[in-house]
Amino acid sequence: MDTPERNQIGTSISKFEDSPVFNYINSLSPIKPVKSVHITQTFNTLSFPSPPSVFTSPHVNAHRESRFVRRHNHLDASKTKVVSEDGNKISSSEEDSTHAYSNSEEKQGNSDERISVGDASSDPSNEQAQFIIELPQTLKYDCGSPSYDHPPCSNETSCLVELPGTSEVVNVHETSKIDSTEDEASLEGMCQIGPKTEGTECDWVSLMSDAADLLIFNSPNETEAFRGVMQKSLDHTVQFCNAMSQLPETSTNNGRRVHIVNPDASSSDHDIEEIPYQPGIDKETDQTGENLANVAVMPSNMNDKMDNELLCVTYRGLRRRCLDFEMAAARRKNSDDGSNTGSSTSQSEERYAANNKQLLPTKRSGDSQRCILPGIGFHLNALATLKDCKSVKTENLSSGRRFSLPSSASSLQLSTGQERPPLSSISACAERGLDAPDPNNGVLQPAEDSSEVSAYVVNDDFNQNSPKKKRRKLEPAAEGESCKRCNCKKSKCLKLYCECFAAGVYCIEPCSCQDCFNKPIHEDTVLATRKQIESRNPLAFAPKVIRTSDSVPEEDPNKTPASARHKRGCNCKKSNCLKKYCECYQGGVGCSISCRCEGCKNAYGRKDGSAPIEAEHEEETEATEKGEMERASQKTVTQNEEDHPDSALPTTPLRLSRPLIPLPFSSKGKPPRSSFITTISASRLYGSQKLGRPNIIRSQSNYEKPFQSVADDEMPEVLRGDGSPITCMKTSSPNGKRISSPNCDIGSSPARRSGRKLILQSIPSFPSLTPHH
DNA sequence: GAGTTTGAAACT
DNA sequence: CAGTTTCAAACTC
Repeated sequence: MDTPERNQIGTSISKFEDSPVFNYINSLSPIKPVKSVHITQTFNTLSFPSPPSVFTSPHVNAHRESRFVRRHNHLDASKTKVVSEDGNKISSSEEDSTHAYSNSEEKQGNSDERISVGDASSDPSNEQAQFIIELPQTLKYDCGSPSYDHPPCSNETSCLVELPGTSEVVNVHETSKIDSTEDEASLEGMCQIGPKTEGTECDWVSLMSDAADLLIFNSPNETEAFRGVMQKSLDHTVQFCNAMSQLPETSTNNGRRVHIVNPDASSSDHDIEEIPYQPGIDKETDQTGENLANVAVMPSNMNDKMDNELLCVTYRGLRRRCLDFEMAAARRKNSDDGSNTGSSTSQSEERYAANNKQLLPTKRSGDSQRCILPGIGFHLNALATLKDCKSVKTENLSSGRRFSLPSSASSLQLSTGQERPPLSSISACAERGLDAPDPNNGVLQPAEDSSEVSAYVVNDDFNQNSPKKKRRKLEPAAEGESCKRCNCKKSKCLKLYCECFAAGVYCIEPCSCQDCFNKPIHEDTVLATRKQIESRNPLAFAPKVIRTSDSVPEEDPNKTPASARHKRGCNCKKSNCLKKYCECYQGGVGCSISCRCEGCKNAYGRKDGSAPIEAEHEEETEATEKGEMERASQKTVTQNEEDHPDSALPTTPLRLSRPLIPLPFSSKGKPPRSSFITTISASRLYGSQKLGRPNIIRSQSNYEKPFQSVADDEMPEVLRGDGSPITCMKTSSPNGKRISSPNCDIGSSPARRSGRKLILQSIPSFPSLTPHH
């Protein structure tokens, strides 16, 4: 779009735009105007819950379209029109991949501009490959994008193509359908669904992400390879699903994988929930491969209960809910940033109002604000989620507020890099936010970044689709676990005491709060309060549990402590860190040096570093003593860590979102140190895989996984600079022209290149990429 | 469901 | 920065 985003994207985009190829393409695609429309709608959709799918964010839509379009383009010229601009890119490599690309249009325009990407291009046509790459990214984003409303399809093809009745979907739909029919093969390839998926249903999310990846491959060879990989991944996913099914939570042990959705797609309400990471599962996944992309697990029961609830298992247990928040933030940001936002935001707000809980609306005013909003809640949520995680599954199913975004998938990847949080923890809060009646609300603003958008979109879509879900959720949630509900009586839900507020979500019906100001109606108040709190402590809304570098998955309880830690550490004196009073325990992480707890017996890891569970008995007393001892000695260390921790700490969503804007770190505050060890890789992954803004993704991932450390500002910046996914997203934005952000896609920006490479590296699981190379 | 315990958040 | 108060979740009965 013309939006600032582009500007951000950088010259590269402009180059592309300027490039004759672009012009040519644009001229070719009649769709553009439509896109613009979509875009606006999309934003709206973000803000508006009602016609979720329809309003998918422009970006998303575009992306979707692009995907579908691509095919269409290839397949049908007319259809391609629909895709239009995007369509240019559209030529999806995947499918027909090569064939499609063969399409004159794309090739024509694109080829010229394309920069050889290193990727997978085993293919002779580097140009195409590049091109493809871009597309895929866009697609990915798209997938993640709101456009994603698409209800999960029972059928692979359907998944891709069919969307819920929503109007937005419609566009995609048509195109997609066409594609699907025509390009089923391609779709299959994307989904890999094919035969493999037992359920036949594929995880749309995974599919999306995968598809995106697939798209990347222009060459047939790549495509095939990719498919192979995908299949493998599917297998893994299946295993994963099985594991998931085993999980008690998933009552549905049937666990069928996948997909999302409910056929009821008509209901449009699809809530995707992320399944909290579970150790057992993790192991499998780990073993199998990191690659396990996102899998949505639908318990059969769940299906019955919920129309559309999905459990999206993100790659590494990343939580999508977080993402949602992020997305919401992103949305907000977008709204703020984007011209689009204006209407959308208002709409979104309205939604919020309508919905009980929503993500807190970020102020649109500044980027900073935007940034802020997003990040904040997550962390807390994460913690909360941990608590609720188990419940979450069910809840999610029911409520469906949460959405797993494709983007999230990307995030997942990122997370994967980081590793799953030991605990399944998914931020319940985030969920909540999602759960909140109007997921859409959360979305508020159109995301500037396509990635964000996508995420939002997804949420939105789901949300939008699922006002019902929300309600549903609420119900289930109400059951107990549901996402957090607060019971504030004196704080007016404007303090961190309030879980909802802390999580960055509005209070909703299930809440038993009194005199609650944490509602859309009081948005201003909420925002102001947040600012105040942040001014006091920039990390106030940051995730409490940070995943340190490579924490080993839950598998090693011992390791756990190291892997994930509570940012500030607990201060337990009587609970011995064995109850939820302890934030560390609650977060499923071991206590660390930074903890000032007494008699630490944290099952996840003692402050001492002693083995978690077992040793505890012995040392209880010791622990206390040692604890003190350690304290003294450690304090020094702790402080250091604390300071550092931030670095290690997952960047708050804010950061992520805000990177541009320097947060005002309160004197106290530790300036957020953004960078985390793992971060980089994650960001890379993220960026590489999915256009979605790395930031968001990260944040999501982080959120999803409380444990994960998120790369903060640095990563995003890097990405940005390089053509961070975000930029890409932006480029992809509504205009669609940008879809392939030149920067992103094209090797022109090292970042992109790196991005892909990163992806490959980071995500071992995606074999597809590597093979080609 | 009411009451108690607990520790974070907020305040001084 | 430390101490105290406030608060709401977690927990118990």
